[in-house]
Amino acid sequence: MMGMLTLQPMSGYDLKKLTEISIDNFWQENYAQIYPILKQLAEEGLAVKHTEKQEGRPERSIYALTEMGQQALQKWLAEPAEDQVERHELLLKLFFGVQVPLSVCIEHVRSYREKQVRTLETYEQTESAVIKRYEPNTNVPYWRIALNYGRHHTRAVIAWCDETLLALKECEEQEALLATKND
Amino acid sequence: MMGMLTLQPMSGYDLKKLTEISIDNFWQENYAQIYPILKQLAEEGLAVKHTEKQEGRPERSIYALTEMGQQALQKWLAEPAEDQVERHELLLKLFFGVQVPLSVCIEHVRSYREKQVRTLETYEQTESAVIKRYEPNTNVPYWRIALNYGRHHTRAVIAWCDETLLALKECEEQEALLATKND
DNA sequence: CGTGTCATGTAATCAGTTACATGATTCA
DNA sequence: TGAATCATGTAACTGATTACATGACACG
Repeated sequence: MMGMLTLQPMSGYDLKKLTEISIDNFWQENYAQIYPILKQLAEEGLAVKHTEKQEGRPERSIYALTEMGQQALQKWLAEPAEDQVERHELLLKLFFGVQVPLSVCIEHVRSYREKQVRTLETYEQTESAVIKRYEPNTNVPYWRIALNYGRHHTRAVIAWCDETLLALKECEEQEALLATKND
Repeated sequence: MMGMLTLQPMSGYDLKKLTEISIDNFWQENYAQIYPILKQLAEEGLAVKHTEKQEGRPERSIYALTEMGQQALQKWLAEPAEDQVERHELLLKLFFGVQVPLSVCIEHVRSYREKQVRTLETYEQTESAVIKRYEPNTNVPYWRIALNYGRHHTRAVIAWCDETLLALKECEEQEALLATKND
């Protein structure tokens, strides 16, 4: 949230919208987290709040990062990133794939592949719609770095899907062969 | 846990050890989760517990999957995998990289790259130590699929690190150039 | 006239981690 | 003698999600 507030002072609502079109692929927050965070930032003197009145609309509570807030952010940015606990439900299901028919595993991988293709498309959209629009903004090279991570990752996953589908289909054919022999 | 119990009846302690050498890269559980889960599985009739007495050692509580348990597992395996919330702290820090010196970002990526290289090495170890030892086990093709995901992913991430380091170092040189001009 | 957007917040719940408790055995 | 392994469990806490509450305006 502090990072986002460096771009410009914003409301909780704005923060949510902005995260959804920028860092959504690797970081998500929801209102039930954002609003208490903003409250806390203000209490700790890391951000200041001021309210904007609007006609026929609820008030907007705009938060701006303070000098102290920016320092706290920079301190956090310099600390090594903690590695998140990785959990991949698809891989877990495939790991125990022998328990279910081959067609089930194939379908899992196929739909996962489709999702990846859609994700790749959103990256291209982000590239053209968001990043290029802000150019020349000093943030852009860093945004592109994060985006390129997604591209590399997603392309690799699609390659793995193709490889896996081939392997599973080969197993399927061998099963069919055995079945005809047993007839 | 049910998946693991299809391999053989096991204690909570065994389950922890086994997950650590097999699915650790994409799924982690700790004792505070495992023991209550086993208790619950037994209550729901999905697993049965029997205790083994040992000399000079605590008793072992061995859980075995029941017929009902296997059916519940197969049902779960056939359901489409939910996509996990993705969170990548490193990417978040790089996204706001403009706030800190270039050297900080470079160091983040460099140490991340090293970690990936170590991970790749553990994959090769898993391949030779675990998977090949169990061959010909009907599970092995599925275990290899999960392992290959890791390989594809990690190789892609290393490629991204290299690309990113090049880009960041270029920025660094341009900064140095500007600094000498301003002298 | 119903759906979506704008806008802020809290309460309840669920999931996951850390810390605590216990104690014998083995290995360096 | 101290650290690691074997072995099972609970309590407390932190973090995150879902559900709830409210209400006007714009668009088709």
